[in-house]
Amino acid sequence: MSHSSLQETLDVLQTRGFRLTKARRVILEALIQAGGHLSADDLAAQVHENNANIGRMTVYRTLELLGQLGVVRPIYQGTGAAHYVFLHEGHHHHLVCTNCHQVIEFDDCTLDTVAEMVCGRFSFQLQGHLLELYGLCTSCQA
Amino acid sequence: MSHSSLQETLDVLQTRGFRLTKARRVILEALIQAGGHLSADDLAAQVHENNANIGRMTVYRTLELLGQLGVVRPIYQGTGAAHYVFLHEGHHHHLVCTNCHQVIEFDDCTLDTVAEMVCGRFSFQLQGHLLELYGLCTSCQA
DNA sequence: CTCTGTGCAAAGGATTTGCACTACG
DNA sequence: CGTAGTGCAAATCCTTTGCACAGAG
Repeated sequence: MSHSSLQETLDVLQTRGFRLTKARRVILEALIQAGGHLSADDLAAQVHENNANIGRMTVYRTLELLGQLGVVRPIYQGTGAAHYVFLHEGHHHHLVCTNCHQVIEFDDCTLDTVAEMVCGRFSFQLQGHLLELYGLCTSCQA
Repeated sequence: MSHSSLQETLDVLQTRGFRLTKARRVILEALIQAGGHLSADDLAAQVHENNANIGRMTVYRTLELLGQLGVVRPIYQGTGAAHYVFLHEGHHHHLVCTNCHQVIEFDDCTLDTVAEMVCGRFSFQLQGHLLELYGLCTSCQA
């Protein structure tokens, strides 16, 4: 599955006329392997371990590109650096604690029909969606 | 309605034991009046126009506090500063263009039951939710 | 009165730019 | 080969922190 996510994304890149460079492949692999939920800098560090020649800049630029392709989505963690989530099959859902910023992911999705209706109304070409529920996690309810 | 949003928020502050300062009132008014969709710095500038004595720092700190209260939610616009959205009745929904970062807001919401189920499962105390659909807007589909 | 909130300036990070170099197609 | 992509360092911009002072309760 990690495999097919990787392949799918590479296909998207190629289809849209972007080059399949070694750096992009490596960065994507690292992103998917890490569970697709980290900051640009964290990802750069991961990549750097096995590929010391790939710079932080390339990671930033690749993430921005992946954002435009709808493969990844930046979210604001309330503090510090932005985090990027990898969108399995175009969507992602999570709970965020507004106090400790812990993130819990979940899978339920009953949004497809709503999403399509709204997009039709605005002539939007839908790429995916992100649903964020927020509140207090168990430990922060004190 | 802007009025009641303001009053409701002030009540929440008081209930939770935070002080009702002039700065917080002014910042909240500006946020609501601006339509609740701007960066901390933009908001600071707005506030500064009529209240030159209220500093940027206070705006940052107030926004963080409002985030913890579930009144406001930071989102990452893909570039530059984080944007804060005011959550009318605890939720907010928008379309984001992954190319030009234009934001269109909409109101449909059929999420309440899903949201409650998921939160129950994780013993989360729900404050609200944010649904983000993304894709290409009409002008960027070329 | 007391303790939370504020303002300023400076520090600390994160992200972006400019430019020469490399390598995909 | 030509152009898109890369890497580095420096610049820029956003956000946080430390500390003295002011004002809400």
